[in-house]
Amino acid sequence: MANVLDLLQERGYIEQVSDQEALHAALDQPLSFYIGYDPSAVSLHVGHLLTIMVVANLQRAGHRPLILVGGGTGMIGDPSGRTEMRKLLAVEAIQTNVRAIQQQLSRFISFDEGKAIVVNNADWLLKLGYIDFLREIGQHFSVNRMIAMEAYRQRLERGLSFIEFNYQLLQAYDFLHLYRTYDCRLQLGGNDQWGNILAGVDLIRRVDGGEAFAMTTPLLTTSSGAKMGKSAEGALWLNGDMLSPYDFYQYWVNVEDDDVERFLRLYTFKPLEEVAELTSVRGSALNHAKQVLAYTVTSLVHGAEAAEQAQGAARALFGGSGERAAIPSTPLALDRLTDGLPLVDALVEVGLSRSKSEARRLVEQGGAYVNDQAVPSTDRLLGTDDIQEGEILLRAGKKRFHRLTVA
RNA sequence: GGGCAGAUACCCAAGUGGCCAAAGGGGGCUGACUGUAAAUCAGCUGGCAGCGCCUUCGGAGGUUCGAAUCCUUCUCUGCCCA
Repeated sequence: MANVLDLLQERGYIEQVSDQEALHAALDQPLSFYIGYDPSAVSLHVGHLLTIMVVANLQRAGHRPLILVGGGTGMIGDPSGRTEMRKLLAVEAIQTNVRAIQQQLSRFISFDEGKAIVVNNADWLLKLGYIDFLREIGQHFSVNRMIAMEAYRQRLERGLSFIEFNYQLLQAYDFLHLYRTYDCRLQLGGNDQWGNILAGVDLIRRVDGGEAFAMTTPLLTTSSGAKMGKSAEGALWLNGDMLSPYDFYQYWVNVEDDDVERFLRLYTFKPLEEVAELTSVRGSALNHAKQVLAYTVTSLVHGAEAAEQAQGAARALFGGSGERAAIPSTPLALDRLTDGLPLVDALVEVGLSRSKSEARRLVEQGGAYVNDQAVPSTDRLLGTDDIQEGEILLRAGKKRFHRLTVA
């Protein structure tokens, strides 16, 4: 049977690994590994998806994930890859987020029978004594070495507070703690975590003489250079209440041509032969591959039923036939239409525009449509005449849709 | 603790008494072209009861007919010295 490490490398998940051969050998036996997720939001987003896929692949290969939610470190903020200091979070907010994140991950990872464990570093970090910590851990860190690191160098120019500078020690300590209590031998993270992860590997060797490994995933950008996981509406949340499955699906359909193959490899479990097959075509024929990508990822994140609906909705809007049920919708009371509801207000209400000014601009620039009819004037009122089969279809620009369902 | 330099709209960054809702760039939005792609070109990009009004240039006061611009003070940040 093939080693997972080979599989991960083949699919493009791996940026760096600390000791290729030794890790390869270690992965022949089941081992425990960990990855940290920052609980600063209630939902994970597309940017997290890459490591989630790696975790899922590792678990499928028989290894045990320890999901560390940074209830303790979240109170500090990792300076890696940031130019500004981060906001400090309230304790209760972190608690709610931690629960929500575990819930989300359970779609990808099985938590049954201890096959994966969620740990919260607040449990051990909060009770650390400062002096003890300095004596046991602090003595192993060289400030000279730390400030030479790329991650800190950038911040040294802009300013770095002491609390942030400690982040690496805490993360290294997490690794040591998990190594001791769960025999955790591998830490996974985005490539911006490389330095922090290695610090843990080092610490384990120095303090306990143990062997541990680091593995990082590439920091993805789209082929035109934009950061992954941003859209017009902001972050691409995995939570269906924060971003509808339809919009999520649309994100993947709208991926650039040059990204389709890579994304199929990274964000689905499809065999590589099938990926190659799907992406062997050029030009508009690639749209099929994009649909497969969108359907598959949506199905992973939101379930097959939601993916089905999202696809149906997309086809209804862009292809002609299909079920439009999954197009985001807002209920509207009938009596609001009898006197005429300003279109501009409706656009804002359903979230197609952020303010009335923006809505007006949209209309003025010819980008607003009611039931696929371009709207000529900002004075346009929605009335009962606009109802078609119980709803009014609003559209902003070429591809943002919203239904008003009249009740 | 002392000295110096800063804090401008989503981000970077100009502006140093009225011509400033504030240059330029990035990002974003819309349109044209397309394949629900990219690239390219054009327009838009504080809010609202629109041809006018309101809020914005770190916070609070003040000077002035008038302040992002001057003064006082506070907060925060960077640099240098201790």
